[in-house]
Amino acid sequence: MSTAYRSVNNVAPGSLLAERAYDELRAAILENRLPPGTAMSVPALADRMGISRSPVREAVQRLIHDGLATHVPHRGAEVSSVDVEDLRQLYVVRESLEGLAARLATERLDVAALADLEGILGDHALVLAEGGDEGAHIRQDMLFHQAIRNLSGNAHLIGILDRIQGKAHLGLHSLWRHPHAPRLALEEHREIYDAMSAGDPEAAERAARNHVTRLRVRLSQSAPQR
Amino acid sequence: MSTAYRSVNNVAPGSLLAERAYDELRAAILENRLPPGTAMSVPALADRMGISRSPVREAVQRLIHDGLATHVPHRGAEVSSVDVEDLRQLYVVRESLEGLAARLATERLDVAALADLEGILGDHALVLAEGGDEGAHIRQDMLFHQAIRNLSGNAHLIGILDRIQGKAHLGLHSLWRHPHAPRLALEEHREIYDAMSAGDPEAAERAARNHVTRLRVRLSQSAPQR
DNA sequence: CGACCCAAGATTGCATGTAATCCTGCCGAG
DNA sequence: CTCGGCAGGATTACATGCAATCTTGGGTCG
Repeated sequence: MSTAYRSVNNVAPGSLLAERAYDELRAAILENRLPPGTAMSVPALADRMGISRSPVREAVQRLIHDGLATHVPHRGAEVSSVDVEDLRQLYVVRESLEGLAARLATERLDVAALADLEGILGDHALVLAEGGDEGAHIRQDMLFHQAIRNLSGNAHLIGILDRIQGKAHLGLHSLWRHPHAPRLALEEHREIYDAMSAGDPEAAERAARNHVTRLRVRLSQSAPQR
Repeated sequence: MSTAYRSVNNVAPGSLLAERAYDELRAAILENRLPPGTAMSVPALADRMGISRSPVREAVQRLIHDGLATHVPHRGAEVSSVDVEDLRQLYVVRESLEGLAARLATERLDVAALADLEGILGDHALVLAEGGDEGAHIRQDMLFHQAIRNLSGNAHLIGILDRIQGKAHLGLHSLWRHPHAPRLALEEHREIYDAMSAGDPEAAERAARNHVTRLRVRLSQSAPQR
């Protein structure tokens, strides 16, 4: 298969096979289509995706960097398994940063932003009422936190929280089994929102921290006792 | 230059040209041998280092990920320029995380760890007394913070702070010009140490946060008014 | 029956080729 | 003198080749 098969000009500037491969794999992992432990051979993936190993290699390296994949020497990469202790530590960091994000966001909040948050909470309530599946709940949870950190106006914070949430996500699929988790999450999100809409940065920070703390506690409860 | 020049077996298992290239470039950037703005052409670097473009490309990508380099489309990568506002935001995040690290470290401190910290402070004092150059001061500062976060026992926190400190470092060379900075840093490190050795996690967290806050303030003062 | 060893297979890190794309300096037109 | 455009040069992202290394599934010897 020579490189010539790529015809004259069909490559959009933003094509970027590596990026596409990364997005595809990341989505597959986060949606649990590739459960933890799944082997990800670069040659095999390249073959399956019809591209060469270079972009796939790059994508896998990024996944490894994100903590979503693990490099096993001479056996290819595999989707990271979620270690309860690891996840707990992740939540400790997340607690600080979500609190920070909520505070910063509150300090620079405007009407439009508040409306957006309200919309997200509304959707979340809908999903909850309709009894959506677990994936839908987790997605709503993600959206809310994502919205807040994006309002923080701090690019570094956003980047770090993005990665943290990705990794945390991976754990939720296999660990988060608290029966009332979705309902509690929505309630706690409301608390954060209320503090934000009241324009109280300190309260928002506390609410966000408490939320993550409770997530962590529920996590430990539902997790095997190691 | 065929690949055959690489003789029978001289490649240590941890050779990893990409890693070596990364370390080399990172060190060069952090020591300001490659000042912000310096162009880093992958082909040129590969040539200069006598290796192929693949490992260099990988190294540069990692640097970009670390925020130490910036990708300029079709012009190669270049060493990141430090934007005052960017650095300020970085310090906002760092404030939370250094505080967290100090608290966690204090909670699991032992005698040996305390002794290590004391040693680092002693070295710092020596360097200060001998009037070392700026690079030496910055290095001492780094070592102290590095030691604390390594004592936190939280791998995620350590990784994040590592990257943050790298980026912050880059800024110090061109922005940190407060005349008493080295002396103040040592004093504030002592405050953190004292709180830690007193076994007071809350105080340690406060001290660490205050330290970073003051760093940030000094930064804004010494920085051009945008 | 268990330890050992070997051949087949797979993965890895690196080298290198290449088409497409973009930046630059330069030159002629207006 | 300024603007538009063109040739030359450089950079990218991707494809592919390849030797070294490690894993594995057997098969064999004690």
